[in-house]
Amino acid sequence: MAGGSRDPGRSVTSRVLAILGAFDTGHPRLTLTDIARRSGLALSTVHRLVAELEDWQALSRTPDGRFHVGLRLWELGQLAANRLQEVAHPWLQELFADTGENVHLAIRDGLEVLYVDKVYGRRAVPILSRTGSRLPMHPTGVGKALLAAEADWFITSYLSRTLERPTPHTITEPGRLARELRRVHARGYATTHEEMTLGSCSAAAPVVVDGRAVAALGIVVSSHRVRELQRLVDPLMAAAAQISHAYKAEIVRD
Amino acid sequence: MAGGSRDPGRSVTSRVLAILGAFDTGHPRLTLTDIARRSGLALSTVHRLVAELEDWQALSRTPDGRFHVGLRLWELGQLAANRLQEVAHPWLQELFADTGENVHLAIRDGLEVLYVDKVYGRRAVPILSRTGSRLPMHPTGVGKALLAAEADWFITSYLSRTLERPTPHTITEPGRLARELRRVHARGYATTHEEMTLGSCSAAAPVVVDGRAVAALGIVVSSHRVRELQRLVDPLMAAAAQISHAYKAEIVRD
DNA sequence: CCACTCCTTCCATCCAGTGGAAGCGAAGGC
DNA sequence: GCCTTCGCTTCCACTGGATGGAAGGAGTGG
Repeated sequence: MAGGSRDPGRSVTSRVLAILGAFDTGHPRLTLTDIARRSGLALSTVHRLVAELEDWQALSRTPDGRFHVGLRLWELGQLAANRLQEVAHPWLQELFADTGENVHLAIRDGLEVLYVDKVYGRRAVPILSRTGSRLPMHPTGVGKALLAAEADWFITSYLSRTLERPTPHTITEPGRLARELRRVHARGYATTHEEMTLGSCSAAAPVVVDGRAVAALGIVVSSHRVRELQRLVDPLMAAAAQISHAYKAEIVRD
Repeated sequence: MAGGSRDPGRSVTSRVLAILGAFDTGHPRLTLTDIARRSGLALSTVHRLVAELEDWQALSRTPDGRFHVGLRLWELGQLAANRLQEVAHPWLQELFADTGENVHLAIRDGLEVLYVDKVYGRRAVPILSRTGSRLPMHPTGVGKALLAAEADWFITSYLSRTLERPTPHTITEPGRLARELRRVHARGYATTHEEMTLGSCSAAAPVVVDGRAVAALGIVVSSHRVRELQRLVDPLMAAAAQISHAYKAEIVRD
């Protein structure tokens, strides 16, 4: 009577991936029961699969018994072919050296921006975005820069949803946001003023290759220094242009 | 007659991991057949599992059809709990800003060093080590710094193997290497002179927490500037000490 | 035209994976 | 001290999903 009743239509691989998928930026450390809940699998199944993943150091456990992504998975992730990041990094570094501000690189993934690289020092403003984290597009500089470069149908579809509103300054009204995006597209860069985080404002420029924005380069400063933001736009756009150039050269070589 | 004869003693999870394990720093892009060969699985099995992994973007394919680690796996890897790297990074950045040289952070994993972070600019010497890559311990600065801090039995065991010899300058003779390690331990830092790569030399200092070297901080310069290396030792050791301090504080907070 | 490599699909066989249930140990309320 | 709750671990009868050999394409080179 016991056991044996599988959930049909799910392969073992999908179960493993469901377990891994239970981890995200907001939930980096989970108990066994958490994983079972978030993955929709039976506790005993999770227990066994997790043990195998732990053997391989795909997952590890904290002293208090919770699980987190392990060293081996990190190592594997480093093999991901991100030519873009490799090519762009030196210019991020240079832009940081020239300005001393937080600099980051993001791509669009679905309806969100995914931060792929970041350069920051000890004195820069602490910001939320880590590499590997996601944020919605409309409240972030890099997001607006990327969104503004998309086709009309994409923008329309993006705006038709209910947009999150992380701060009172976030622009969520479709008409106003659409105008803002047209302006961003015309100027070639985007700015934000406390639209994602109170106390921070930013500027961002798209990295355009063959007419398509493959990434965006962003810079963040604390909001009481908004004035200085304008001064950063030129070096920012110059760096973005350099990255475009270098990346294009890299693609043909491949 | 056909099919059905499984290889017993291997779980599906282990097959998935065998596929992922086929990718490493030396083989970041593989054909389906390569993966089958390297994982020891049947081609048809690999074909199906890889398709599932690709659906999830754990793997992706290049235009020419070869596979590489995908975006989702990279993203997942970023969740790995590397407090050490987070805490240390600002000091790497600062050390780089002060010196303009390649700076990196490595930990010991088994008998190898694993590079976990790196800061470099556009003008620094190109070096092999990427984050996520491994190198043997005895020819690298960070490796010697970490090895010298290990217990005697560990060092003896390390030296008892046949040691790789990437360049003619690599020290592989056990007696000489043992003496070198004692000197490194006494001085508190290691140096190398073209022992891993011709044309590069380095200095490295361990990050010691509670008497254990949890990581090593290294700096690499081109070998025609060996003279300047000595000048870099003080800031290097100061940074390593700062990291130790910050990391210790971080651990107790947890 | 044949030989070779790599990829894809098909399918008969069967055992590894599944999840419910019960047992454990620790923490907390009363 | 007793009882409840919560999370983890182990056990096990049952079965349908996973497996790898074989055959068929597709592309390349001699």
